[in-house]
This record gives sequence, structure tokens and C-alpha cells, in this order.
Amino acid sequence: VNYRHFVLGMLGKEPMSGYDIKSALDGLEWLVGNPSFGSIYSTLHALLEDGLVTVQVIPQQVKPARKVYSISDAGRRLLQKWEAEAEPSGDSTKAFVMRLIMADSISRAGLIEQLRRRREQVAAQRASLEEDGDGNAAQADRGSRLVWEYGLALADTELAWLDDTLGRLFEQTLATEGVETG
Amino acid sequence: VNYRHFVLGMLGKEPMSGYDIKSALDGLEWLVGNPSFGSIYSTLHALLEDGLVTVQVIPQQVKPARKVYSISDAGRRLLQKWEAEAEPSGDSTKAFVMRLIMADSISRAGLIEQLRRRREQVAAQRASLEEDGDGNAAQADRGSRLVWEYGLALADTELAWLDDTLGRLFEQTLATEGVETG
DNA sequence: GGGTTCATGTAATGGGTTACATGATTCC
DNA sequence: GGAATCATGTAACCCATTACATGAACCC
Repeated sequence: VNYRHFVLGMLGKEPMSGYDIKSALDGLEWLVGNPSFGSIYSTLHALLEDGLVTVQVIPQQVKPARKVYSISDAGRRLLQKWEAEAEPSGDSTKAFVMRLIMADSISRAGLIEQLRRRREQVAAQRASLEEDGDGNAAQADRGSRLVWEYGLALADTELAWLDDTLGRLFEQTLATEGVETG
Repeated sequence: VNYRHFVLGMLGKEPMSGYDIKSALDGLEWLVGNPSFGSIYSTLHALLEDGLVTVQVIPQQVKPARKVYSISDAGRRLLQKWEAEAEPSGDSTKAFVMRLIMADSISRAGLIEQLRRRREQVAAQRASLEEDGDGNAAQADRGSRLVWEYGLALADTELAWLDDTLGRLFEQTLATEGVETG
């Protein structure tokens, strides 16, 4: 995974230091991954050099100065562009969660679009898995059968969650538009 | 991820060529990952050099010769050793599926042990997630809340699947032992 | 006294992906 | 005619992890 977009997305939520980003991810490794300091800091430096973020150095008496990074206009534009384009091959779960956690940086319509895309991808993955299994479920080895069951269970749960979440977001959108237009 | 153990585990199921391994993984990228040819072939070369696998070259008229790799005794020993030791930090989902798919290379008792360990890890992840959420569910941003819900849903499904699978394996073990001893 | 938290940074290392090279057959 | 399948391999590149460096305050 490349953490460039992800780090930018975290800064899209609110200005943070590299240390803050790392802290926010502690306990979430299994869902989003946990980039090392080396990775975060160098990503931050690169983003700064490209003008996608700005820094504010906050000196502290004893501890090294905090460097709080904020997203720039150019950075927000790139984030928007990135949000619009889907990975053609399909995001991994971690990549999806990375997009999900920075939902605040994008519009509700954009978020709905993300979830719709994810729904399609997961549905396709589930379908191809089921197809594979139908043909050779009987003669498949134990390992393959276990993976097959496991994959179907995870896919079904994710589809259900996506449908549920999309439903709630859709209701909110209707309600908001109802207030605006009525 | 390091594909060394995984490739060895695939060969533990049955002798295969590099191309076979890659083919077996097509359509399973989202679950186990899909190493590139470059990665698979160099891994195979390294395993060969370490004496963990052997090759059998099968010439073909027009196509390049198939190189079918088989696991050696040393390889099987290493696989057993690897199976016994758990990643201290907890496996990622992909790493777990990698272990799962090569269930045929290990004993049923070993498999049960694997699933038990995974159950512990997922339970711990779920617990820390819930703990995090309880404190600041109200003031958390939308993205964090979505990830929280998503993570709980996935964790619950996996726990249920693990319990179910462990139950079935346990029954089979009892049945087998029943035949043996009675 | 020793481990943990806060806070940043650099350099080496490892290993996976991408791109390239080769080459005949088969399907559209 | 062009794309896909079968089948292996090498080299460059990218980038994440690991290890190292610095330094004070706080808790057991």
C-alpha cells in the first residue's frame, strides 16, 4: 500500500502531526494497517515538497517541536480527484477502510459513491468465489474449502453492512433535501 | 507480507509449478493477495537453494519446460515449525487465509490450534475496538464511526465462523477417536 | 534505576511490483 | 491480424520496515 493519499486524507479531517497520525492508527492495525514512523515522516516530507500540505512548527520547552501539518488547497483538489477515481482492480479491504476513515474529507454524495463502488467490487468477488466453488466443491482439498466458506461469510457480512449503511445515508440525504426544498 | 512460507505451504499440498501457484491464486487476490510472477519465481529459486524444495523439469515441445517443485523433508520440517509459532503481533487477515489455504499440510490438531489462536486475536481486536468506541462514540467524526461499525461487523462474523468451524472440527476429532479407541 | 510517553528524523535493508524479453498456439 | 494462454526468467524501481540517534519528564 502507498500511504500518500491516506496521510493526505487524515490531514483532510484536521491538522495533525506525524505522531498524531500514528497514534490515531494504534489499535486499528488489523483494519487499516499501521505505517511506521519512517514511512509517515517521509511521506509528510514529500507531501510538503509537493505543496500539498503546509507546516506549522510549534516549539515546546523540553520535547522536540511539534510539526502540525495542514492540507493545502492543492492537496484538497488532489484528494477530490483521487476520491473520484476507483482502483480498476478493486481495492483491498485495508485500502477501503483507508478511504472510509477519511469520509469527513469528502461530500456525502462522494461517500455514497465510494460505498456503491465497494458494493459492486465485493459482489463481484463473492460471485467469482461462488462460481469457483460450484464447479469443484466436492473434490477440493480441505484448505480450499475452508477459504471458500470463510470468504463467503466475510463477503456476505460486508454486503449486508454496505446495504445498511447506504440505506441510512440515503435517508439522511432525502431528509436534508426535504428541508432544503420543502 | 513475505511469501516464503506461503509458497512452501502450497507445495506442501501438492507439487506445483510457479505458474500453477499463480493460477491457483487468481480470483482470490482479495483474500490471500496475488504475488507477481517476479515474486513467486524468485521465492522458488531461494527455496530451492536452501534445499527446502526439489525440482523436476518436464520438457515440452513448444512451450518452455515446466518446472514442478516438490517440498523436501527439510521443507516439511520448517513448515511444521512455522505452523507451531504464532505471530506475536497478530496475523493480518491475508496472513491468516494463507495459513488456512494450506490446511492440508498440517494435522487436524494443528489446524484447530491455528483457529483457536486466530479466535483469540480477533476477540482481542474486537475488544480493543469496542473499548475505543465506548469512550468517544458521540464526538467521533463520521469516518471513525463508520470504521468502528465496519470493524465490529467483520469481527463478529469472523468469530461466528471460527466458532462454527471449530465446533465441526471438534466433532470430527471425537468421531475419529471414537473409532480408534472403541 | 528502568520502562514508557512524547516527538522527530535518517540510513540501510528487504522484498514486492513493474517492465521487459522470448515464443508458439489458439481463439475471435 | 491481434489478443490471450502457457511458461519462465531478470533487472530496475519503489517504498515500507527496521534500526539507530536524541532527550527530558513521569511513573513504578
